[in-house]
Amino acid sequence: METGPNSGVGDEVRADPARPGRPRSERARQAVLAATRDLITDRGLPGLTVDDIAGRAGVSKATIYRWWPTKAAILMDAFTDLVGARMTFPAGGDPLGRLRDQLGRVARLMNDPGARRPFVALVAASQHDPELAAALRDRFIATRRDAARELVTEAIRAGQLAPGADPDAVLDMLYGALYYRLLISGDPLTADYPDRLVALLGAVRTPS
Amino acid sequence: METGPNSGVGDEVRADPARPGRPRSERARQAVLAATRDLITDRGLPGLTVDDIAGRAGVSKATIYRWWPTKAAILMDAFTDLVGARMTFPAGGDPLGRLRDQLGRVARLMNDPGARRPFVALVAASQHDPELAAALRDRFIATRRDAARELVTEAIRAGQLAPGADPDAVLDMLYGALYYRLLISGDPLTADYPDRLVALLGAVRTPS
Amino acid sequence: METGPNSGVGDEVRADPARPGRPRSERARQAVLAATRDLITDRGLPGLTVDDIAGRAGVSKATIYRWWPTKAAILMDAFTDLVGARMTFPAGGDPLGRLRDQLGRVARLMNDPGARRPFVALVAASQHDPELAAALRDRFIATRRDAARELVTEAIRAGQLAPGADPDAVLDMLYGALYYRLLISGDPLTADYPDRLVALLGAVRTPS
Amino acid sequence: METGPNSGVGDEVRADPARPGRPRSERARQAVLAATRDLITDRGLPGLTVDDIAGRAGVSKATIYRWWPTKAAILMDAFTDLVGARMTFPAGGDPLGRLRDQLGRVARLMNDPGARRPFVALVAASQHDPELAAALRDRFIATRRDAARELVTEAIRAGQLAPGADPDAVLDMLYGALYYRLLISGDPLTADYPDRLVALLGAVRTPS
DNA sequence: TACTAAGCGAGACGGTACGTCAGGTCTTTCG
DNA sequence: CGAAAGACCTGACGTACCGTCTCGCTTAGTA
Repeated sequence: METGPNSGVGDEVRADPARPGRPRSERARQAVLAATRDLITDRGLPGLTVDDIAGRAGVSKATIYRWWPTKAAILMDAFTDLVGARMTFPAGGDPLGRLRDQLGRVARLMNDPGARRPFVALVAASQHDPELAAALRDRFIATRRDAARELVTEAIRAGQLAPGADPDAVLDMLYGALYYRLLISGDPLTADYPDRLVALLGAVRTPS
Repeated sequence: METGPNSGVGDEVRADPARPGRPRSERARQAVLAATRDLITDRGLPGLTVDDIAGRAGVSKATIYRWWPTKAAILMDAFTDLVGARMTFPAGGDPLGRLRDQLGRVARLMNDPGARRPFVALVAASQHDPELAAALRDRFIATRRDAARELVTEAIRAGQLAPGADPDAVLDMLYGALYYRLLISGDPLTADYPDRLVALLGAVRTPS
Repeated sequence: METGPNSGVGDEVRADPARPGRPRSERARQAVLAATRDLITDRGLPGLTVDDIAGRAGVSKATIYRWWPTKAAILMDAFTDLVGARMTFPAGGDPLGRLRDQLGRVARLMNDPGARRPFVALVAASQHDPELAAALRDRFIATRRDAARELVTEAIRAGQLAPGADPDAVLDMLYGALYYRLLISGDPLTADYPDRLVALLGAVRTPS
Repeated sequence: METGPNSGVGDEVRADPARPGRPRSERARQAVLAATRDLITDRGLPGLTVDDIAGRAGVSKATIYRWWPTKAAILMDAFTDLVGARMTFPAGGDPLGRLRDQLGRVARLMNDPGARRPFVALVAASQHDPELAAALRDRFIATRRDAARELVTEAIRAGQLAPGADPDAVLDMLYGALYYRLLISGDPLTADYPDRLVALLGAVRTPS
């Protein structure tokens, strides 16, 4: 998904070499992202209009369309900006414990309305927008998933999980359960829910 | 969700008592649902227009709006009509085997484009449409889920699953894994995938 | 210029055979034309916006664009509606007198702000819009011009104008003088101005 | 109309004493006027964009707006630059002959696309731009018109025109005929057309 | 040799109007 | 009285130009 030159987190495309012309307004960029976060509701992407974003941000529609190709791209950036920092991976402890911590972070994210609303909107929109789906995977899911797979492998090696377990299937089940509650059942993601999931899996033993 | 008088599967609301006036055209109803199934694509609900449905069905928009309140309701009916029959619950065998069979049916449904496209569109749309979300749960998910919970309980009783397991968490993980692949990762739902999931869980034993 | 089905004066395209569907709203049509006449100013066509017309007429833009392809077409219809009636050709009298009367009518039209403003706007716009130019000629100028040419020919036959005079050049000069004051010099078109023009030409005699 | 400091023909505002700062770029000025002449088409002023002028001239929009307040002012300068020289008034001969020569020059101007296009665009734009209208009269029409009025007066004195003729009405008719063909009828301005106009008027005699 | 002043190209900015599109509602006529 | 046809209002869309604004660079006169 093309989300604009400066859309990423740490990639300042034209920080350096003093290109000619008026530089991009960081103020405008931030105002657009903030307005988007303010305006996203449970109505999702369709309930968000570019005109409203422009109006609240004090920015012209032309400026928005200059830097973001679609509403979804704006929301993607707004979400990434918001979430990026707080989703660093947990450090110490045994593999399964760290995996549980990571699940807990994701669950807390899904519980915070400020994050849940844009996230759900993005997941919903990505169902009919392949570019957005790819961007969501690349910029939010993939890295965490890769790290988590590493933890599962370690856990297997450490005997915390059954030796023959398929790490991807394990992760599908753990994260899938969270997404299932978020998107399908609407059941609450209580604080102990990640623990219960991991406990269920951690108990796996190949029958002797 | 209000999906119109005749929205259900077998409920002909005014079959009988010869009310005055021209009766509702069953032909029109079928044409609308067929057109909807034909026109739904990976572009989802936003890629489906009522005008197009009306045009392809040879039906006027007014007729559509007389019987369905929204596009989503039409698609809901179209999907229910399509799926209802083939999702009867499997009968014989041990509890875990029957659960695996049921997972397999859901996975096959998710693999068939004719069913996957409307289903994904409905799930996506239900993220910002509480009525649709409720309708989807009531008419597609809940009954199957209840039956599945019964199977899990039986499996625990039968010693196929750990005694302390939380049936809801178990189901969240199993179905969640399917939904995760369908909606998030896009990884294929191979024929053996349900087996692998159940195997992973079936191996659960409380550590002695 | 395509100015919409019912754009002409007396051509009711679909008055007759009871076509299916909701009939075109005559109320909307009149409201658009009236709003256009109200909103046209000395700022010309660029000073007139379709949004404003829609707003004042209580009509949607979509409806406007359904029936008129451009702003100019709307104004053309508004002008034709307004002017059509009052520009019937004068009847009795000698040829030169009737020509003078006709010039007088045109001059009065050019003096009436309600007519002058749309007319000047149309002439200006027609300079960079060939379709509009053709429509203006066909629907406002041509018929009158043909009748006037007939009068000049009669006047020549009657000895009121020089035998060798080129009728087209004569008309170019008479009408051209009016347009010159309207468009170029801005000098007033006084009531006696047409008389003075005709007098000047009526005095033409080939030198004996 | 305010057409910028150096917009006129002979008024070099800052010819004088070496003001501080970088002097205005004559290259830029010429490039803008040339680009404007190149880009003006039968689409008129609305078909000409400042961005395009800037692009083709290799000049920034800011520079353009520093020296010209509007598109029309640019075109006005471009036209004046182009036409100024070749429209000097004819010298020798009898008054009516010189008037005919002058009409011929104007007609040739109106036939040359390079001049006609900007001229028509200016006349059209001046219909809803009073400043432009005034500038057009002052800088292109007035002087010629004054000289022509002098010729008509001479012609009357010399017996080439009727003694009682109103010079202004005569000029309105002669020039009006040219403008009528240019702006309204679109009929060609043939080489002999001015002759025919003058002949028609030159034949005027008060009936004995 | 600096320093100051203004013009310059590049290009982003806020704003306004454009013409289009889909959603729902309505008003006809026909069956 | 249901249904097809199709016109209607609403509101958001994405685009195009406008005229303004920052940049950093260039080109002169002045110190």
